[in-house]
Amino acid sequence: MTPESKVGDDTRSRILDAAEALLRRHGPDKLAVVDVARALGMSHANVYRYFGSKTELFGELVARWLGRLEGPLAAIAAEPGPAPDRLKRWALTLHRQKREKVSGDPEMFAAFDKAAEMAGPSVQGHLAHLHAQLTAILADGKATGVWPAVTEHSAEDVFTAISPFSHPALVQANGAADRSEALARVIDLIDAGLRSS
Amino acid sequence: MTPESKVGDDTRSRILDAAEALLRRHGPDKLAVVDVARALGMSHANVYRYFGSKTELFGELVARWLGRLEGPLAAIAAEPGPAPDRLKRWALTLHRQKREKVSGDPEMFAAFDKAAEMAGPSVQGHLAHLHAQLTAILADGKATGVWPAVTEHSAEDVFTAISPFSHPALVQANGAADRSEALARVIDLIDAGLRSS
DNA sequence: TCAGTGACAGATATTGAATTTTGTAATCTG
DNA sequence: CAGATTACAAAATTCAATATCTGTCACTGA
Repeated sequence: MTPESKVGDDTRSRILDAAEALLRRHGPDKLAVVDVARALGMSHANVYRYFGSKTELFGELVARWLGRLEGPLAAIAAEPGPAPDRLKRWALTLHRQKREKVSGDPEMFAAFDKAAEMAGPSVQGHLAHLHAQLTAILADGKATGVWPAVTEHSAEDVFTAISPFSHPALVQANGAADRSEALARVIDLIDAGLRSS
Repeated sequence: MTPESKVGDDTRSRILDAAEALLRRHGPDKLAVVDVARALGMSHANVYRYFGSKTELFGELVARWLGRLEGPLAAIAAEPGPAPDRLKRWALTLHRQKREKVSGDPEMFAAFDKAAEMAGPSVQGHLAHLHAQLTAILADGKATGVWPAVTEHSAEDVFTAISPFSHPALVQANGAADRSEALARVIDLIDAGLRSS
């Protein structure tokens, strides 16, 4: 695999970059593939050589953006140290990430929200990543014996219980308020529950 | 207080009844106070003698509907018996109520959802009621000694953790699917957490 | 004085025609 | 033949004219 494994990759990312610039400038509702093409001095038909549809282009944009958010979370999940600590830091970081993006990157967040509504594959991938990270933390806690109550459903259950702190609809509804303390308490409750044999 | 403590009460409820009928027929977006007035053969200006604004009328409609949902929950909260049992039944009933209404009473649910978005006082009242019921169950569990970990924040925390199963945005997103089993597991987790001294 | 009305201004929603955008196909070019 | 284009039909979006709705006020009749 050379850095340029595919030739068209270059054009592909140029298109994504241009689309992201326009998205940031005008918001998700005004993003037209004709405009993306115009910004690059190419015909819009050519964009369709690289992306099957506007939805696909849009989805990849969101996926790229979400990928950037996932880095810090993956790092925490992979760290050594006691699982309960990591769970709390992981959850708090997730909450903070989402909260920051609502106010700090509103166009992208709106795009993410829109993609989430139509349950696009980019968002599903994001959720799958988060789920996997959570599963790893919980499995570790089980293995070390701190959390005997961990089962195959625990990741799903924990994710559900903390979703009010990261789900776009609810994060936005709370005006991106900092609910870290409430989240910390919920995590403590869950932690205690998982410890019970 | 006689049954007819206020004279205008009669007209008030006639207006609410007519509004509810129209709401069920045409959905929340098509509900116009001119139409409500027309249905009753009165001028719309008269409706404004009984309700300060369309929002207020709308809010009372939602409040009335939500009140009907709260009965069964209040009953469970007030029952005798072990608090953990009641918590689970209460949470499952809440989930079932919301789920049923999504499919069985879609116009009203949409109205509720709309009111919830603008955080109207009717919805706040609903949440306050639920919160009070939950507080009562938790306090009972604390008093009897099953749940030593209950604190002043517990009601808020538990409500947050199970909100994914009753919040309109999330209930609808899940296509009103029955998530009772997941909810039961989350409740078990919380129960275990509250038991830890 | 109380339940109700008609008439009104400003905000909002509806509608349909014009425009733009999406997505496809046939074609061009190095 | 890979990368790009023009041309085009169908779908979606704008936009402005039009109509409807909200909320207020002065008023009526019992």
